[in-house]
Amino acid sequence: MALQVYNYLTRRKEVFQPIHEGFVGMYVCGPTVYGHAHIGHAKVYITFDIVHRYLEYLGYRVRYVQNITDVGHLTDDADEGEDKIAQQARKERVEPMEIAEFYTRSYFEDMDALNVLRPDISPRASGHIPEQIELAQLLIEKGYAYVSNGSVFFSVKSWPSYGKLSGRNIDELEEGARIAVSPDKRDPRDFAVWRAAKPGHIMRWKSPWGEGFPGWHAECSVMAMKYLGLPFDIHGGGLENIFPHNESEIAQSEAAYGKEFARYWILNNMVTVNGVKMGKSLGNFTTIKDALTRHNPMTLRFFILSSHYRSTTDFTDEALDSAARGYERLIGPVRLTRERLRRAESDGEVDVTFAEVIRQHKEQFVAAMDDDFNTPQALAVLFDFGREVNTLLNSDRPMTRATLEAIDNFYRTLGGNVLGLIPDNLPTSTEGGLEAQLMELIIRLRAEARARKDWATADAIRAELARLGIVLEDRPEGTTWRMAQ
RNA sequence: GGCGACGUAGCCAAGUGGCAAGGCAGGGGUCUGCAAAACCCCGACCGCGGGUUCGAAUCCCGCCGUCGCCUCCA
Repeated sequence: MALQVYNYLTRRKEVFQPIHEGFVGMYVCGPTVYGHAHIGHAKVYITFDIVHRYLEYLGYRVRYVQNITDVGHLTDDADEGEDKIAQQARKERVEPMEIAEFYTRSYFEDMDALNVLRPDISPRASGHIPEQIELAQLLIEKGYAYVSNGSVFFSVKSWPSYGKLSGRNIDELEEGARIAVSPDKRDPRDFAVWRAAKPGHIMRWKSPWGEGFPGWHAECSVMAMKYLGLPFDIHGGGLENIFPHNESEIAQSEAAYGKEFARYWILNNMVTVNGVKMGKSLGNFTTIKDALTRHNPMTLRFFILSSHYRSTTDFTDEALDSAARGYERLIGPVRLTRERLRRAESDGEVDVTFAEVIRQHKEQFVAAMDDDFNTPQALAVLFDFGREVNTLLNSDRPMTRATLEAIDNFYRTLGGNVLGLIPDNLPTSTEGGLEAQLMELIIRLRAEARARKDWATADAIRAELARLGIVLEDRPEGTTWRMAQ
């Protein structure tokens, strides 16, 4: 068994083989920080968080680089294109860098909430202007780019393999081109590596060709190379950027440095709303912050992971409600296990039969993840395992502490470390706090009522608590409580 | 027009040559003072039409439908 990943470069699943033994370099296209992140962003970054986490689970040392685009991303490719950050700054009447900073913080806030581990390096495009100028210079020297009116354009027809990632034929590109062609381009298919700044353009830097700013694709090329070297293992991002962004990244990098760029291209499919793509321009997006006012972060994460990353995910509140119930079911046995662990259980070895159940499910889980990060399948394994755990813990079989710990460890490792779905401390199992002490008191008083067979009082307490979102469960070994979803 | 993806039970969603996972919802049952939770049982022959094969949801051809990229978008 070995990890297989679907590589967009070859359009096939391939056995993952890192360039350097035991080490993986991964670059993922990060957000352009001019607005709050939406569910579409959640899908990409959760996807690559899973890649990141699973590679580490397999024992690789991963260096994960994800850029922050704070300059160079224009509203369109025509001459009138305004920088997205600058445009937002104008609207909010602040400095462009305040916009970038504000939304960068917002982005990390959202990712932290979704339990997405931070990348190891989050380089800013604006912090790598000299490198991007150097890229443009190299391309000019080698004859792959030309200067025109203060801008530097990559000449697509000078690079025969242009189109290899997105499966596009260069000769056919021209016909379908709808873009307003910049008069500075020699060929409409060429793209900007460096752009001359118009008089009103705020974000500008000095360059050999006059004042300007980098093209959108340039940052990824130079930052990937700077922090990961060439070639590196994995390049990730959203499928909608396969062309022209990713395609151009490869072309200019391989042309400038004369080396292969990235080995494996892993791209995730989109989030849709009523079947159509969730996107900024369509205005049909839900921000993560907004979704989190209605749903738990783990529900959102569970929802994203319950479809494969290469499939589209249709977002609706109903789907999230059903995900919330599914998530509750997923963590039910975890909660049960941890409650049992809090009580002293007998010493002794791990139950032999159940040790085998654990081993089998772990094997199935790994097989699912090895198959191109099949998280829906991995979740199914977790559900199957949960059924086994529920059956075991609800039976009269004597339970050793070691068995419970083995179960808990399974969940902590696969559900927690790998999927990031099962926190080490479930939010409702707070011990010692005032809330927990009060609940203990209420449960004790209710137990007394039940002992007297005063069902009216007992039921009233349960109903009132339910109104407050607290669920009581009377089990043979005592009453437990938790917050409803 | 070019390139590409998808179409599996009421809904969501794995499977990609050998008798169709899992979740949500629903029905029946066990347990429970009642509930909740849990456990057990119940549902699809895989868009349509052909073809290849001993055998296809899974491969090939055609059709229908939905969507994506080709222009900013994770």
